[in-house]
Amino acid sequence: MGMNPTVKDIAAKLNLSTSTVSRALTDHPDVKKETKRLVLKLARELDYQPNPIALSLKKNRTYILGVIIPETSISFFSKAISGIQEVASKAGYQVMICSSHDSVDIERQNVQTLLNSRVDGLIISVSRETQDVNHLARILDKRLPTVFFDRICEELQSTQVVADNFAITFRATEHLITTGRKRIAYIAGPQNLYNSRKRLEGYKAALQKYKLPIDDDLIIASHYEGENVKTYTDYLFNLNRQIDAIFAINDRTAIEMIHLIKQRQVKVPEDIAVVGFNNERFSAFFDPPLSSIDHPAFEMGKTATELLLQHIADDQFPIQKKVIKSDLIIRESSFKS
Amino acid sequence: MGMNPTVKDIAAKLNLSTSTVSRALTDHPDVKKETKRLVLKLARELDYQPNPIALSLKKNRTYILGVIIPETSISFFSKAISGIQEVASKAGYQVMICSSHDSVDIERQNVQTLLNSRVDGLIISVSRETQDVNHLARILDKRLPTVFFDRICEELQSTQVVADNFAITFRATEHLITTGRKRIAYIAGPQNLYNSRKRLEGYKAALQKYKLPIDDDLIIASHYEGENVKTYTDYLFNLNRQIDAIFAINDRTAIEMIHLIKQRQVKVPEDIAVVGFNNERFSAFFDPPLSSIDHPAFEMGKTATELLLQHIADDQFPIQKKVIKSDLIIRESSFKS
DNA sequence: TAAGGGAACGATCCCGGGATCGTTCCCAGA
DNA sequence: TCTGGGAACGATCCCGGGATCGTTCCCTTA
Repeated sequence: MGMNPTVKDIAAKLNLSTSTVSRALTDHPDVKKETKRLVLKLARELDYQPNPIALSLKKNRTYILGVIIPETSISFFSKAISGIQEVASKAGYQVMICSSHDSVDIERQNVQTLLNSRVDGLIISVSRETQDVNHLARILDKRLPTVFFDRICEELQSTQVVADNFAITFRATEHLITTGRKRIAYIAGPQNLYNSRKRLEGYKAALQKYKLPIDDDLIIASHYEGENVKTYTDYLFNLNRQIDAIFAINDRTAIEMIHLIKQRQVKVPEDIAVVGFNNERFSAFFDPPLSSIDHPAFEMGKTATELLLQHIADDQFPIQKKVIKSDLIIRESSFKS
Repeated sequence: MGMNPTVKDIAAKLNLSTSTVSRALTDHPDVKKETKRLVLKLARELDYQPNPIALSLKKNRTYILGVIIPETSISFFSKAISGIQEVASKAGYQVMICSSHDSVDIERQNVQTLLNSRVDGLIISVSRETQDVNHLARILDKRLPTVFFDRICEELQSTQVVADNFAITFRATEHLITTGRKRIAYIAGPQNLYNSRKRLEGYKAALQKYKLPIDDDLIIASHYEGENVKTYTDYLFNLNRQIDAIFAINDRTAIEMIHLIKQRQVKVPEDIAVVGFNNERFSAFFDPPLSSIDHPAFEMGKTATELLLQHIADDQFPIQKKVIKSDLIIRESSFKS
């Protein structure tokens, strides 16, 4: 059978006590060299591996990090997961991932599940629905090391890793304005999300800097899914406001919009400039190549994990708020030289 | 502090023994109703949760499934992970994911890590480099329930979940042929992968059925990354073979190729029809909309997990080989009515 | 020669639960 | 009055390791 060998097995075969075997395996000085040799040899033969569960029970540490995100298959989060895993595995930690599917109820369950699993720390990006944060406050009450990233809760006193949402949206809007655009539609994300709020603020601030009016009709409170992209597009055209640019909350929306715009015989970027968000890999090959904001998903995952590990290693590690810089990538969809 | 309460804590506060508390919590008949009430009440107040590590140690089960895949951020695998997690969490299992980054060495480490973690079962999609399968055979030797999916090892006697690679590639090639294409280039994946082999066979079989020559010059043994897409494209054009169709191993390659083809003032689909693989969400909005094969990632993850759970529940559960049907989605990049 | 001391090992306990013993105590029946 | 039996609970052991005790020896030194 595939039973894993234990110190007891080794001890029995060598007529030793488990204590001696255990000491030999940890290279304790109280064991004769010859005995150590015998033990190590047999351990190798049996492919002995100490049972991590027994160690967890004893040390009250699992070497598992919990991760709660809205959806594993969203590209931003899957990249963040890569970053998390890279740092975690190098430090000898495993990662346990739960998706909330953007539901607070499931998020609550996830919290419970991971607390039960006795993870050593948590990395969280909250669901779109999350308003009440009691279940998250409970984690902090338990003093479980926790880092929020990307979709954070401003009201919680905890370490956070965010992108420079305001600055980058400001910059992208400024890019559109300085290349001659005046009526820039903005497809916003849900406004209960920190990210979406900051980004919208950046957009508005840029308009104000250049003394352009803020027209609420041009701001669409989208949801991330994009099922309604056609509705938004129709709405914007029916406004008859001579829109000359669109800033969309993500590349998928931007690309679907360009598709719909082209169907109306309107040209991108000549008539309407388009900027997306996330810089998906395919965006560079779109027609026209899509200008987009490179959201540093992998980097954020890495940073969040590094901070979490420091929290785990040191109780007194101070709460931090790290900002990871995004990058504006200008392609032909917004500017043709 | 955030210490988790134990039966011992409850027992102390109620002047009971841990045995009685334990029995009360598991609703054992040997406990007075009143005592049960007191215990359950206090357990609720303290937010008591049985320590899963202690249970794991005792029952020799972790309720964790291990997953080894090449890369979490590849869309196919991230969707598969969604499917795995959905089935697993419904059955009360957690999932532990390791990426091999398409390296055998890391894959070997992953196997070791997950075996050490004492997972209850494994779901594996092998790395691109995997030729020697000793590390995988070891798992089967240990009789650890294991399911391979998508990228399987034919030589291993184990349950497998695969797509109908041969059939769907045959069908897509047939689609190109029956719409008038005669010189169809094929961008293949690495031929040590089961998938890539089967797909290439499907392509060749379709050509044979319609008595078209199999021209090895038109078959490119690509790697998945796509950094060399430009090289491939240049190569195909320099062949001067009047290629009229391209079947690419994935949508990203297909889209980049279309981009490069259009730069040469060649029209898609009029001059060259293009079909991709994976049906990424953005592919429908590309210009022209990309024909692609819908690879059932989520479904495969689900099925693999269901089979794994059955293996875990029943030692004698017979080895199975399940085929999940793909779908050919015809859009304008391959056929314009 | 007896005491001291270190080398090398065994025995025990702990982590947190469940399972299986064993122990009270009370009450019914002979 | 003695016994049997069940109700209700406590004590112990186990899972697999590490840590801390305790125990042999044997050898050195006063």
